[in-house]
Amino acid sequence: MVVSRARGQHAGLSRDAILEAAVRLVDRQGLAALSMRQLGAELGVEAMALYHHIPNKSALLDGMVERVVAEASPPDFDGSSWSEGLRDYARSLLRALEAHPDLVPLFMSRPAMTPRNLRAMEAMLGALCAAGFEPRRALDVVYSLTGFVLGHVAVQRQIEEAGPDGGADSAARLSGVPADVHPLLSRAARDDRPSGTASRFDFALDALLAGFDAARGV
Amino acid sequence: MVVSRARGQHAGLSRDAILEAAVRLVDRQGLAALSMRQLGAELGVEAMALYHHIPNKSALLDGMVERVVAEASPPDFDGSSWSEGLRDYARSLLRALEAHPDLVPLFMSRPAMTPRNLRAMEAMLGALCAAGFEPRRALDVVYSLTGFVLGHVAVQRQIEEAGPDGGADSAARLSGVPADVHPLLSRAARDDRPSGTASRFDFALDALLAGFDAARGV
DNA sequence: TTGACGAGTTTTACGGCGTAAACATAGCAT
DNA sequence: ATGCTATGTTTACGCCGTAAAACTCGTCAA
Repeated sequence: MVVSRARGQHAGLSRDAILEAAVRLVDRQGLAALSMRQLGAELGVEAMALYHHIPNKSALLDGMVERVVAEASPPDFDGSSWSEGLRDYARSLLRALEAHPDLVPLFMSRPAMTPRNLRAMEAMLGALCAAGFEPRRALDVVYSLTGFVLGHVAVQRQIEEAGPDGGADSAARLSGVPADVHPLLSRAARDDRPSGTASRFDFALDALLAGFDAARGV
Repeated sequence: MVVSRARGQHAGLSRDAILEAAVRLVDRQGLAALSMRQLGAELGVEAMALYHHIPNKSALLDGMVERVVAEASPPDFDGSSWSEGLRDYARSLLRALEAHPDLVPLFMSRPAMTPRNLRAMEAMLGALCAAGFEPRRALDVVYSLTGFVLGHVAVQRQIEEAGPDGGADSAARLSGVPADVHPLLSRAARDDRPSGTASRFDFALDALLAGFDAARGV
């Protein structure tokens, strides 16, 4: 028994409310804390009640991915070049992923091919083809850009794992590498401190887009 | 009782043999099939026997990641430019990851900061600094390159999910998008067929490296 | 008014999971 | 011979996803 509600009383569940609660739960407690029972508790309901709105846990995870991806604003090429449009979209996707870091592992195995996303891809392909890319190359650009953003957040998550303070034995924290055996690594890690992730992302994103520009068939 | 071995008989387990069996099991049956009990069965042993060689399942997964990453050959800059060395390393890492596609999700959350890997990073930083990058920028390049490879395999895995044949309802397969609503997408997906992943990877990798080259402080 | 029905919820149950704790045996050091 | 340690098995616990069934409503036809 969860609260005072009797056996058949409606609890106002819906697919959307469930997905929202699930994302909230993971943001707060991490991916490992997401179980049907915990999620039910978050909503004041028994676990099995969720199955009337969502077929199984895998579909739940898919829905969460879709929900977070939808937070990114679609690319907009009005009054901007293809590269500016792509850059804005990449930044927007990055922000959406960074807002829910514990969900990132899901993105590696769950494509979010929503109608909305297909429209976004179509728009990017349009701008790219208009700029001189062959359709095949344009698709390469779009896929590569997505992968680039995904990879960046994954790596960044690993670097920041266990926070800047906690876990001195954390393998990913470079601060601990001995300067005598890895001088450049330790120096670069020290210099890296102030600017952090945003600067690296923009730097590499600009490089990638510039590279694409150079490869484009005029 | 697993076989005919009596209660205290040694079974020749070792951390390394366990990791190898685990990778083999996942390659054959997928990540979901990896449980301590199944892994024990693969080795002719009860699940709890593994805990004398590995502290817990999380450490097992870490070990598997390290093992697969170690399959990539370290960067070699002898007689080649920094960009050629980085390209070779990226390709080698890509091959290692593609050899164990079901392990890819693990790489998104588990850094593999082995001594071997730190040496590889130090070598890359050396080559980059010698080429005119500031240490901080050099680290950006190394991290971004790693993320790029990771992101590429993740996206590629999603595209190929459920194979080229099975799962016509698979959301990630672009072949099914209606040509009238997404003409460019459907055309690009058709053209994409022959060349596939390798061509896209090399195309985008070259773009990224060219972009880095242009950003380098002479 | 009533009675059947379907949607939404809880209850119960099952097999599998990671792993703590206790126990057993083999081989080695003394 | 004696005990110690390393390595295995057994048992047990609480959690997991979810199938099946029981319950309780609101709705709507007769």
